[in-house]
Amino acid sequence: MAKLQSPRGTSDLLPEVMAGHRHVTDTAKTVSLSFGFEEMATPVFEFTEVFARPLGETSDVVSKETYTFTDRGGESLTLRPEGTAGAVRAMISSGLTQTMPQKYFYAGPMFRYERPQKGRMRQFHQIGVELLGVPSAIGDAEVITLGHMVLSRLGVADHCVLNLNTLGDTESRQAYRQALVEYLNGHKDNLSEDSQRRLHLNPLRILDSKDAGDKDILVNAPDLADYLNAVSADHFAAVREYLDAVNIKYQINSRLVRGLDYYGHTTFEFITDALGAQGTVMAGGRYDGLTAMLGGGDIAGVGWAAGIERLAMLSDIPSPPPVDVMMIGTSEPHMATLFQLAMPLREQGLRVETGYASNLGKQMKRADRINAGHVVILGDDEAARQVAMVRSMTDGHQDEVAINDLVEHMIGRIRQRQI
RNA sequence: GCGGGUGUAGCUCAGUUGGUUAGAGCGCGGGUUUGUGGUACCUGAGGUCGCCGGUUCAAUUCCGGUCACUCGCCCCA
Repeated sequence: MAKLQSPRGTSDLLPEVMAGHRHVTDTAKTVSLSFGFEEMATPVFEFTEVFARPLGETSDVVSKETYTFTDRGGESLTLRPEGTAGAVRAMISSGLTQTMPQKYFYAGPMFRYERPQKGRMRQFHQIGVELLGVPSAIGDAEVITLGHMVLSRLGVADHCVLNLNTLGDTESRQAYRQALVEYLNGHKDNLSEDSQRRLHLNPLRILDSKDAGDKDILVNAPDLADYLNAVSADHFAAVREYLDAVNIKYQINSRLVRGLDYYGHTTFEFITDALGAQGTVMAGGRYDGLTAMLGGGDIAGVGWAAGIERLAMLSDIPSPPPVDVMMIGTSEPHMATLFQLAMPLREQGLRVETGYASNLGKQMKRADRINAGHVVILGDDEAARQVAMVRSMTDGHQDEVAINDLVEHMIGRIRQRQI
């Protein structure tokens, strides 16, 4: 059927789905705040260079996944494919590079043009944190610890494994890169087509190839750990000590490379096996060169981002608060009376639903469907005696209550039930 | 961008080895109960059988294309 539908890879966040998203962002925000990270937001689009340079022109994200367009003024703009570059740009734009450290939490939509799959959308949502201006290992550790706490509050930490690696500093990485290319060139003809291409563009990416033939070749490939200089090795050791100190388990994965060019030193991913091919639930690392790339000077950074859709699929979503009272009037004037009486109840924090029509049976049915705890009925009989009928939907008991006392009566009744 | 699977009512799915009125359960409307929900019974509405084309006397069914969804690859949260 030729239905009117949302564009491919996008989806509506109807209340039930939205509740999951809210749960994820709310708990992440709360945890972030407890670490001193405060919420911020950047525009969903930026000048194209903001992403093109730091992420790497050859990265897949930039070369084939961005939504880029020219606006009416002739500027090339890009819908953000991730949050870090924009957050760093915002810090630079606002002159905050003089005030270190900066600690940000953000949540919002991201856009990547790719084939949708389970846990992978063209418009998807991420939460993330960025810690700027802290070059030492305690920064890496804090950010990872924060991420771990978010996952554990969401009840997904037990289903995830923290993979940890270091890419070393620029010097170490270049030395390793050279050794790796040298080794792989010797096996060039046996590499997969994709990896042969990557050999020129980004050889490190070959390390996490899923091709069986590539994997065989990689068994004897040089190990990055052997090429770390003293600074890089010390940094990584310190990160691990911090994590050990707070008892966070991890697994060293020397093949964990990450797709974006701006990473150096620590990289990590929390991975689950519960989401098919999209196992990465939260990923990040250190990006000390990024701020300089955007023209903001030499400022260190570490952070992570996590997919809200993926997290929501893995966590138990608490059900919304129940409806406390539904107000049913059997005619316009009675509905008007209840309309007024509902206000002080809501001001007391009760959740009060309106019966929008006068057919009592139908309204009762709706009260049942939305799981209302009580129903207040005002009809001609009651109105004539200045009372209203208060019915408990759980046990079916109903009492007449004077209209003048109704507000106080309902508040008392529901408060009592809540204790 | 590449490969596999799927597409029948609001939802979950049967079905027609090509044939006249296409079904079920749930949900929805009305009623038994003209001021009382959750149970039960009765009853009703709702379908271009994704779209376009081909084969055929006849296509929802066969064939081709296309679109969408879905799973995987690439890549990534």
